[in-house]
Amino acid sequence: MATPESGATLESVAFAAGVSRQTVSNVLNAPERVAPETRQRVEEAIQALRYRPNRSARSLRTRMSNLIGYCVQPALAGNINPVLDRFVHAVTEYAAEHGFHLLLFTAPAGSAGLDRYAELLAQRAVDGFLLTDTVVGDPRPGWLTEQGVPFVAFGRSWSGPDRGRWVDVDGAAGMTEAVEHLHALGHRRIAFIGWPEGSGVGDDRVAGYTAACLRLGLDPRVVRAEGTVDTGRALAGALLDGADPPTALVCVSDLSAYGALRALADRGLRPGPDVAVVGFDDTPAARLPGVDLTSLSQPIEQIGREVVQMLLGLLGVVELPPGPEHRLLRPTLVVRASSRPAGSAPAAPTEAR
Amino acid sequence: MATPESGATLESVAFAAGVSRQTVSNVLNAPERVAPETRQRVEEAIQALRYRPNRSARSLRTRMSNLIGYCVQPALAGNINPVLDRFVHAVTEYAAEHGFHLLLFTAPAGSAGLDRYAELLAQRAVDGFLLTDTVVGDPRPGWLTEQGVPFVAFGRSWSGPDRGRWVDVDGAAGMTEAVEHLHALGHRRIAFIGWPEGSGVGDDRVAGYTAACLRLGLDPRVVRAEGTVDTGRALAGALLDGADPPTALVCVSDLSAYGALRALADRGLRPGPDVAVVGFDDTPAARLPGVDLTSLSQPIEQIGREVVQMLLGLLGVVELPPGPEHRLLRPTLVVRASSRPAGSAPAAPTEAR
DNA sequence: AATCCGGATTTGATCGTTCAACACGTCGAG
DNA sequence: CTCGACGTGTTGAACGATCAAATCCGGATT
Repeated sequence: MATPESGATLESVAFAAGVSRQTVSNVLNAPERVAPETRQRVEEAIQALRYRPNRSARSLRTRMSNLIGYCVQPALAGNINPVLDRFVHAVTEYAAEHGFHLLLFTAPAGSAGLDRYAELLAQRAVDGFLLTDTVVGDPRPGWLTEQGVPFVAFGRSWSGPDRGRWVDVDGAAGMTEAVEHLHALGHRRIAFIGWPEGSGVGDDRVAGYTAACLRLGLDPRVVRAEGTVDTGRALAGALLDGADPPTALVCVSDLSAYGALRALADRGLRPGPDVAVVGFDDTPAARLPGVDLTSLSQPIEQIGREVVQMLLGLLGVVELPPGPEHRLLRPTLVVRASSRPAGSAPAAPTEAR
Repeated sequence: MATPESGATLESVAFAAGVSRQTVSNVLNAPERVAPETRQRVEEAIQALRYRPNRSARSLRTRMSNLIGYCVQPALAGNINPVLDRFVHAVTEYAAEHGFHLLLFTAPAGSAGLDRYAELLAQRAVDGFLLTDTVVGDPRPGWLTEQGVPFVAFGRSWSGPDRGRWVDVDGAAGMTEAVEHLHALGHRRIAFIGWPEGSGVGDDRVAGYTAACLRLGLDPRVVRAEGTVDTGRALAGALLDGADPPTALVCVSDLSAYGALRALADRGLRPGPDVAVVGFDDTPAARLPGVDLTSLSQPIEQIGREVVQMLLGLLGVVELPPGPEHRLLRPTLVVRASSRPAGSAPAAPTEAR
């Protein structure tokens, strides 16, 4: 059996079904306009010839490529990659349900990268963009809005006028939950290991921490440095060695938290029973035995769905969800040994891998 | 200043330059056919109008979409993700140099997923495919070859006739290097923690270990289980508690190695000085302080380049590299504390992040 | 009986590009 | 002097789909 003519066209299907081009086209795009009987005949011909509309031809005519541009960042050395990985998968899946696909490209950070976006638009290669890793002073939301280009961001626009639609994780709420969790366990001296001021994400998270402390009558105590394991280790070490050492450490990211865990180990302290540690992102390493880090997990799949829905709404493919232009989703706290008192839940139920 | 007419076409450029469509087209696709003077005039018009050829129209005519299909797997819970992340980035970058882009899609594993590939082909949405995570009995290479579809795999075809082109990491060579490294450090009882027989990747790696042992006059000793942290911990524990315990453990993956590290910690043994541990993949967690795992790092960027080059060669876009149909690249051993004797290189030079 | 209506289907034009063939002038060889 | 080759540039036709308007036809209206 030969490959069933890899080149079926509207015309060939039409001929096989004894109708005209347009009728076949209607069967696919506006079935209600075709009489049931003819429709069936056409559908059989489509099956028989394994016909699928040619995407280039359709795009040329309709001026829609059914492709969504997505910029893959120069991998930040194992930072938030796992999160983005799941995000991309979720987005790809939801987009496919509506006949859309992701088109990947790379671009330098900042306004130097805007040409790449412009290039794809000029070529009409994409219908819109999905942004991730929006940062303070990110030129993309403003520029895309000016150009009238449909886009949705995973991550709010952190500065300037709040432009375009976005979905984001409520880091502040997550950190508040972390503090409340620790407070409920009896901790009263809870410190925060953060990033330098000026990063939108970091400032949001520290704000949640501070607010929770104030509400619970605790003294907020924030130290900051670049978010590497080594700095986390140093900051935590300084806190633990200083006067009035904290009994719990809330960290702006898992990476900082790994550093904090290391600082505990350096001093013979047990994470959990002696000093509690909480991270953010729930990276794969967090669940490793021997690490067992309590962390805030982002609802990535849901974000993926919402982002796709918004973008397809802007493109007129689905009905634009009536809600607000922005969506803030709460992360969920995954409690592991690093924030459990001694003896509680000794052998955690085996987590999936 | 308004948006410079977002809709420049060949025709409008031709009018501006006082030539015909085809001449403009030639300036772009076959400049040598155009007289230098006219060429310059046309190029100026192109600049002025910010003209970029419409991709759909070009695709329709040339029957090339300039898109490469790439299937994103349902994230395997933090397994080899970081590796694939870097791979995708590298591929995207190299492909872009030739005007190609990656188109993402999802598909169920096994032959159930072949429809998704077929669908994209029927729509002429992609010119070829890039495969990753090829497994034993993978139907894709055979099917694509039968259909005459251009593709290149990252990962050899592990069973059946060896079809199509691929680039892969020489796991056996890597494991051999690991054994030699440990042997040079004085280790004589080196055990291997592997996966169950039947996985191509796992069998390849154990083969390299076994060969090296035999060549060095060591007794190969292989234990196997599913490659999770917990099983790694259990297997390593059994070895360490058994008769004639090994002084070094070579692990089929970082995940198993993390389990092995945990088993050492359970028994108060120090990784490195007491028992050496080596993993595979150099996952981000390997470099965390407190983990510091010696591991084999895959040359992902190079694989990305080679894979793209081969595929574009098959598509006739670049000259097909004259070499063999397959390329095996050696991983490099990254030595960290888990395989260093006591006191050597006390404070490792700060690794990047 | 002539008219109108509306659902079902068809026809021509078009999206923007490249391919194939052809027109034009010049130049060198026979 | 004629012919063919060559360098340069043009024109018509296609690629395969959708849009917009035209056509067809049976049945209800007047």
